[in-house]
Amino acid sequence: MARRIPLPGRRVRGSTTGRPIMALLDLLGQRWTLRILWELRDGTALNFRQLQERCEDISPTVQNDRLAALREAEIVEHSADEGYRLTPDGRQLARNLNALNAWAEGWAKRLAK
Amino acid sequence: MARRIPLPGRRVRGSTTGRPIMALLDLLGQRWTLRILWELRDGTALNFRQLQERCEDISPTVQNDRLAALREAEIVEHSADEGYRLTPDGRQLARNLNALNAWAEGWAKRLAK
DNA sequence: TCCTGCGCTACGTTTTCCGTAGCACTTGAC
DNA sequence: GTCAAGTGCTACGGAAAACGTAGCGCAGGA
Repeated sequence: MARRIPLPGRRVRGSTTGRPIMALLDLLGQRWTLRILWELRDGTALNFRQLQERCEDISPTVQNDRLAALREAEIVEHSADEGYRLTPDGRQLARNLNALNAWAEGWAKRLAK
Repeated sequence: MARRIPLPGRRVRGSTTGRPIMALLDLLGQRWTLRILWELRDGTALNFRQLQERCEDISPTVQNDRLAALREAEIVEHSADEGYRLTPDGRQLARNLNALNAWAEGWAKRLAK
């Protein structure tokens, strides 16, 4: 099943201190987590299968694990009628992804040369 | 051995389009990549073993894989006498980690309640 | 009752990651 | 020379994470 969810204050992979940033890096460093945040970044709600489509070939097992972790971390919330969406906290976090996107565009240009 | 390195323009996990952000999310979503960037974020150089210590319990196999990918992506560079450090591009990217750190502090406080 | 769509789970296989040991090389002291 | 210490890095067997496919259980509507 899902592994131990990295949350601040807990012992996480690579750090015994429980420092929040370590928990966050551990959480984001799991495959698909960043991608899920990316797909939800603008605050719109997607149901399980819509999200699955957006992520092209994520397996439902992993998707469910990640969603459980993100809900536990209060980054994503779920409502029966609307689906999954970012919490206000989550939206704040996801703003950083736009910065990453901008960076990635420049990165691609530089590497292409 | 090391898997296919995610770079812009390539087909990466979860995206056939080669969009730069997808390559970046794939790269950063590998375990330890974010942590390595975190440890190098201020621009100082660390040699292989120093970096290994900072990352507490990373295995050298994975560390080497990640460093190879980051060098390929021109995010990290290596000099024989100084060790591993961020490129100017890499430093730009790593700025986002400081934002993440700030977010994580607030996150921890909110979750603690 | 049957169909559709929902969130999600089962389970066998593949990929990734890990832990430990230690190699090959260079530098510097003796 | 040769020894020790430090460098980057690799080998390899085992453990954990991720995958792919199928489909369950439930709810709502026709």
